[in-house]
Amino acid sequence: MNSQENSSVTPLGAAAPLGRPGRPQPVTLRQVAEAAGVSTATVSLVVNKKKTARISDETRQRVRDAIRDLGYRPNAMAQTLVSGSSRFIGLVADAIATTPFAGQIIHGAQDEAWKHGYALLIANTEGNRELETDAIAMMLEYKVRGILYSTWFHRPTDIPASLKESDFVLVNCFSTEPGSRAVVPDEVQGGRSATEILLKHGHRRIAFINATIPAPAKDGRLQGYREALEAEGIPFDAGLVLEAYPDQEGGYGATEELLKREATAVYCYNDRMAMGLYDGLREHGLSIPEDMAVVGFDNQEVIAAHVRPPLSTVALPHYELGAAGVRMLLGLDEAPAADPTKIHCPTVERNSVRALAPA
Amino acid sequence: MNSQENSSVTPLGAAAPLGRPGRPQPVTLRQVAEAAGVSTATVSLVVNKKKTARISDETRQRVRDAIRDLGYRPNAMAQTLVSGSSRFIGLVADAIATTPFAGQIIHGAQDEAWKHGYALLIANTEGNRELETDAIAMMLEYKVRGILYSTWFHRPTDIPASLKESDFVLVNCFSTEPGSRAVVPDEVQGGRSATEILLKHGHRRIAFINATIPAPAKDGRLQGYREALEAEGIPFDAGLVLEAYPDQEGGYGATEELLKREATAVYCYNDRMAMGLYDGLREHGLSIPEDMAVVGFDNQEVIAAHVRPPLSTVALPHYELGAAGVRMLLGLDEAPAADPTKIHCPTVERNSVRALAPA
DNA sequence: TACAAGTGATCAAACGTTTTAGCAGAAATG
DNA sequence: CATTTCTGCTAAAACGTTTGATCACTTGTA
Repeated sequence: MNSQENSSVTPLGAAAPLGRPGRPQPVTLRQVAEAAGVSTATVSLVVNKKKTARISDETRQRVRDAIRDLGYRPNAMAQTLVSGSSRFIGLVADAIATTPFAGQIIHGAQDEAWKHGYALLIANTEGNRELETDAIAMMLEYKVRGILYSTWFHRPTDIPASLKESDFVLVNCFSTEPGSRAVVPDEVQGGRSATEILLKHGHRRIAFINATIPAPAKDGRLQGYREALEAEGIPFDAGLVLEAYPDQEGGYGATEELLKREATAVYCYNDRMAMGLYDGLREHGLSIPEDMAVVGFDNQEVIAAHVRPPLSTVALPHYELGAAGVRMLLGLDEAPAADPTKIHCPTVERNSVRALAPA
Repeated sequence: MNSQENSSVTPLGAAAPLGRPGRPQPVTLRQVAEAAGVSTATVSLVVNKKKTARISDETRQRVRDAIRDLGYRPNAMAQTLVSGSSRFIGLVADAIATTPFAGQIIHGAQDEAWKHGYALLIANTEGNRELETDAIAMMLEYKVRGILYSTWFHRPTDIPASLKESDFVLVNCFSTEPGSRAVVPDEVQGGRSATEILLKHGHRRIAFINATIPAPAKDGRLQGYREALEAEGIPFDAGLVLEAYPDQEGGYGATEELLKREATAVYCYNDRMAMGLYDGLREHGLSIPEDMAVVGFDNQEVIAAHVRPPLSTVALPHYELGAAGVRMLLGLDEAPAADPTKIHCPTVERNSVRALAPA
């Protein structure tokens, strides 16, 4: 009917396509080529801005117009198929958001991946081995560039067999298996930093409420505490180290014992314990930081920034862990010195520590 | 050399392949076919367990052996290319983990998607429109089955143009634009439930500390409060409704005003305010729940479950929002009645409310 | 014996790109 | 004028699957 000129009878109008109801079939390279009166090769060259290609400005413009008019979008699946490797990075996590922490790993990984033109494919396994295997299989089938295998708390792990079929980096966990790359928080430095906050305010009798449950964090944070004291020439006193379950109730319950130690300051294994300790100290009519200086660990925002007074603490670098994991996967960082690369835990000072009043 | 039988000269040993250093080129259908002495079509039929296909048990077994020996994995990109649509669902979020909340949306979406054989492709936009457009473009190029567009707090939004090129569902946000599907929390019911916790313990003079910043939550939670009172025949008293900035400091700061109202119970806009209020009440020597019953809203785990006493609250159903979003996207739920589908906010009772002592 | 029906497998096209080799014509060179 | 070089573009193979059509046999039936 309206066959004036060969203006490609818009293929969008063709009888109902097979796709999902109501959605037009996506526009392909071929359609663009026909509309512009060139070959698909030419369109591809224009789309990909190949500098080596010799295309006249006139043609280039015609192609661009056609692309715009038709609303063309490249089919990434086809591109991946020919190029052999996708622009995906997989992230498998054992707890995607049971904790606010894991979220930051995702966040950091996502940002960094995106920065390098990769998209994040995520799977949470909730600790279920079977789910984990399936998730990794899925990622392998989608030809991911590599896989980030992450845990929500810093711990040793073993490496699922299928993980080795791809490039991978362990995030927030590590393995003794040779040849595996890993990024973890620098617990020792963190413990040192936490203690140093107190030291630099003049405190000398500093208690440490450690966790009861074994973990790299437990050992590392203790070691950091010892190192910091040692650097100041303060002898380590095992009597100043308590242990409690690492949550609010644990911190609260440790109050009595802590007060017997006659410390002027306390460093808690984590912010949740500090929060519980706040309640315990308050019940004894003590105020923070006047009667007791307190530092935490983790920088768990909802807690640390908002208890009264706001808590000085050391942050777990989850965002950085995710980002560093991606960089390591892509081989962007120079080869790391230490085996599990250790990420710095920055100090976050608020108002729970004050200079020790002269005795 | 060891050419006993035609046991496929394992192609893995072939000269260094072009892939990433050290990684063997993936095994293809064709290689499996050659190893098993059949056509690729046959292998495909075996892999996909087509019931209509007629394959002898003997052949089937030979193929399976070859698959196992070679460690074959299907190339999902090729599958997608021929089938036209991928097994991806995209999730674009304005704050992936700035808050523990967004994490649960991801979590719910991930679980539900996985259940139906889909993988989640995520992108966070940090509220940046350009990033958002790029993220959506990426998802469209990967031919996602659909896109979940989510916000970290319940609010109206407008729909980016490119989003409409795909199926999509708004999660935790909504638009007045016709034809857009959305899932949001049922704020009104939540407000009603929160108030009912107090009512059923005999409280009659119940204050409400609302937020100062406008939001669907602000209006909805207030309306729920009114409805609950009304159902009990208690006249609404505007004097019992305070407003404060919705965080710990806001709750703390509202203490004085609250105490003037002589209420026996208070319902806070969110858990953070309740946490601040705890501090304020404590400073006045009041105890919870004896002197004042408190309920919050959000069920922010780190806070609600661990303040002293643990806080009764109403949960925001983030996990469910994510899951329901996926179901809606895939058309698994029967057509919803209301336009934005409202998700129930469940009550979580702890110890911050006690039966009112008879006067 | 002739034919239909059933069985087990293969052929080949298609999906939407990228990319190398090559072609036709124009311009430059001798 | 004959040759070379350059310019602008295209043809066609390849990537790894899926799938409808087809084929060569074998078995059953008349």
